[in-house]
Amino acid sequence: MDDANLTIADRIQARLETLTRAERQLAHAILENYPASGLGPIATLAKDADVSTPTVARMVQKLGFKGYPEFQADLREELKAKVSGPIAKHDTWAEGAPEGHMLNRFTEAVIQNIRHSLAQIDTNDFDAACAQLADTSSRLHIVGGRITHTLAEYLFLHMQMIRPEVIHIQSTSNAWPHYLLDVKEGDTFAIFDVRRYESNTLKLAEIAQARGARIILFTDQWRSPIHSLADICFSSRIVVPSAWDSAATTLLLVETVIAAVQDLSWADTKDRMQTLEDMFDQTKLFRKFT
Amino acid sequence: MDDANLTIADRIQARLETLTRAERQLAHAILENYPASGLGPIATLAKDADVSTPTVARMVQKLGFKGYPEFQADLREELKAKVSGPIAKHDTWAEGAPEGHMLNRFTEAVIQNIRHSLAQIDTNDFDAACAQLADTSSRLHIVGGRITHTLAEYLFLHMQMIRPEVIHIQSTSNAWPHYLLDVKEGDTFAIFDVRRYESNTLKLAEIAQARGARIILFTDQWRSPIHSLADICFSSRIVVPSAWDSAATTLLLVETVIAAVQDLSWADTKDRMQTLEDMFDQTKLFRKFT
DNA sequence: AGAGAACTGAAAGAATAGTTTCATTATTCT
DNA sequence: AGAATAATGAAACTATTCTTTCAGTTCTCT
Repeated sequence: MDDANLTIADRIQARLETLTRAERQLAHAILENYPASGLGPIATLAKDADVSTPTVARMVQKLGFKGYPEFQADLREELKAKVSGPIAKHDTWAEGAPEGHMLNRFTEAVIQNIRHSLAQIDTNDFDAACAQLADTSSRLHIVGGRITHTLAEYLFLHMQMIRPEVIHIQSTSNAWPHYLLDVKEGDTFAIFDVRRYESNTLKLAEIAQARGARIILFTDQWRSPIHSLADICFSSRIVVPSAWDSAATTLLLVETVIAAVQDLSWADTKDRMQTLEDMFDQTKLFRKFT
Repeated sequence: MDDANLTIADRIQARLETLTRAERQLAHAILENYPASGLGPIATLAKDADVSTPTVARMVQKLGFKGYPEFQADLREELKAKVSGPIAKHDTWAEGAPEGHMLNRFTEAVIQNIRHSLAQIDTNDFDAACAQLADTSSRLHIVGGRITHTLAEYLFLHMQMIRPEVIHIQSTSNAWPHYLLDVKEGDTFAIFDVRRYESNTLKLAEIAQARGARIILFTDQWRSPIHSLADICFSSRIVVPSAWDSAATTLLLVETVIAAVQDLSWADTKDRMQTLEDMFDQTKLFRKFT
């Protein structure tokens, strides 16, 4: 073979562009659990990828094999060579990129951040925060800063789908005092404040608390001064090999909160989602696409 | 099963003494190229071990499997678990939380998403994209959709600090055609489009390309239809145990791009940063804080 | 050494896996 | 918008793989 020293995974990668929809779906399934998935029967692989068996048969032929059995034989050869070789260690994330490449250094840092941040979370706090965010008997205000308003808005967009009475306040806007007029005892504030803590956000938090609001704070490892006002405080590590900080860990946390809150309120959310879908249909915002 | 956590190799080792001559011969052949040899057809394995196929069939039954296919299925499972590696072994992320807790399930999914997405990135593409984003000789337009405009804005906020001539367009706004008026040959578009691909965003991409712009696309594993218009396409896996998709992997990618671009343009960025700091001082936006 | 038991493999039979055809559906091009 | 083209999966078909039977062989024990 001319491409004998390329792994099958490489060959699939290389041709990924030229593949059709179902074939690409299949390609992903193969790479997902490579090489194990390709070593089972054709029907199992097809089912995993949610395509038909002929699609699998056709693709392996496209890849240059006479048939599925030959494809498997090659996979086994590859596995044999790999196992007898040096122990496969996953020290790079972007395969093919040098170890010192930004992709690998950055990803490694983020994974470490996630690990440390998650290890410090008190599950009870987490559950309590989610319960509070799911509680529709009071309003939910979401506040972000100069950079973090993007995270705030991300949370806002999802909470808005899940429940009513959600308000997004940008503390950097000079209109924020207006929003505080209607704050009632028992309202919830989800506040984002990370390094370069903003004076506006702190003032806002103080006023909100004075008016009887309960605060859930998303901050960094050094914790915004707001933490002393907060009921619940989540701190994420944000340091990466960059001139700026990483929001990835905080976003992970926010997404997890969204998923948990949505689990708690599924009964109510279901109808909202349906209504939303109907409205999307009417506005033709999205392409018809499976 | 009682011996569920033992590998098949262990089980064979343990029973090695009780096996007959032909079976022991077979056992050694299996262990010789473990697990590859066991994943082929029964006849191949028999031939390798120089025994008959019934011997193989009988031994796998002796080992407690219903038949050879079941034995293979177990081998594949073992391989799957092994390949997903030591990082996956970190079975809980939030210590103290039960394994099935949302925090652990969600984080696990995101880590897998990161792993798979990163493995697929072509380093050359990545470097090329960063070079293009750092090129100040043409303008940079950043476009996001209903949810992804938060990511777009995140990129925008940072690129704005790094270089001049950066514009944020929200494709969901009805003012987006206005932005296209001034697009020139050679301009760069960074476009975000993930599942529930938006028709507006596609149209915008088409027009931009027609006007000679080069497109860098951030999309999901199924790839927005825009990918056929894009110069460079980054696809992230976004599926998590939630009713919604995860933007965490895409954000990681965006942050890495930001870090790399900033490295490329540090000479110019330095001055911009200083000016920005001075302005911050004047507006007293931030608290004085070490 | 010889009878009995256990082991082994050839071959047939049963089951499962892989391939191909063809009608349907989606997509592209005019 | 409509015709042509490509892609896809259900189902029929073919090939291979696995299992079982059974007769020959080897080993063990008296």
